[in-house]
Amino acid sequence: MTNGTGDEIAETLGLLLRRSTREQLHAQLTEGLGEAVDQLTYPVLSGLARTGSCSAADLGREIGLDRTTVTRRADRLQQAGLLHRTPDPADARATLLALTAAGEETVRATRRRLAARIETSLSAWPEADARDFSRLLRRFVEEGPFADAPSH
Amino acid sequence: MTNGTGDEIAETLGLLLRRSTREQLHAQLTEGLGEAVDQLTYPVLSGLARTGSCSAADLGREIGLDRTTVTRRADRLQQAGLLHRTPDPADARATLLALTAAGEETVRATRRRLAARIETSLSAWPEADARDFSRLLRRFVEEGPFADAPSH
DNA sequence: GCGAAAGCGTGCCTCGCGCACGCTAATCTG
DNA sequence: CAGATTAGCGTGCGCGAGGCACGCTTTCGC
Repeated sequence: MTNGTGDEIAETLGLLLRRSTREQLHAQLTEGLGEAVDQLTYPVLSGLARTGSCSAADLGREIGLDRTTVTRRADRLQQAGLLHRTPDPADARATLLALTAAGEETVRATRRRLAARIETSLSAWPEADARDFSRLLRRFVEEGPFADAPSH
Repeated sequence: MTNGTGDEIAETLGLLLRRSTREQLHAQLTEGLGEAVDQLTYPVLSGLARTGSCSAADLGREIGLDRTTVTRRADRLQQAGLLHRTPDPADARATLLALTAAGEETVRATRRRLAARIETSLSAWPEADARDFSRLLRRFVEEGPFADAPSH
């Protein structure tokens, strides 16, 4: 293994993290999508899009938040019409959270904006490089040091 | 340009972001380095390592925090002996923040742990892939959609 | 020189978060 | 089948972090 590759990637990842968590970026990606969508509520929206209809507790486990925090954020999204609650038909205690059509469209629009932005930047790259990067990044995330099940 | 590359990278980046901001990861990387180093104070420590000795206002601009927030976090780090304040010899109003030897060692130790973790994961990769990934990731961060000066 | 501006630290207010509580419903047990 | 335990939900409450405004000192422009 080449010494220094880990250092280089660590430094670059740090830079990426700093850049991508900028408030300005989030504001651009969600501009015009309503007051309710911000850095706090979007993870709930996005997580729910990923998991599909589920309980607040499950969603909290998925995105690493306390159950009550999810409830409060979901309140805001529900009020904005992006999310709705339905009693779980299989369990009368449980309440299922699910996106409304407007909520799904919000998530789609945001992801579309991000993808377009990435695609624009990559248009200057040789196509082979873009494909390689996509493939290697995917592998890094799936199997790499941040994978769900630590390999060691 | 291949359609879908932007989508794929966007999704993978989202996954990476979720994984890498997990509290558990940060706890592992800073374990045993003292109570004062946490998710709040580390950006100050790390930012100061990058910029070198500078004022609280400058550091705030660098890492995207309010001046007063930097001051408060710096207080904790100073109390732990990781950072010290010196009056700016060139400007009697200003106070320069700088890492102590212990502070620099803390940053080094953390980065070393992250680099080692990455290197371990990459040891299973063909060396050419690892080098390609490092290079492409660097280019993506430097010139990509999150670069400092937007290209469009 | 003198007013405007910059830099710093601190008091106050606001807001988000997690814990604890009370409630309802499902599940377990004898 | 009835009582007890557990799981799920929403909400009141205390705590901690962040931003604004203020007062102070020093520097800069005219």
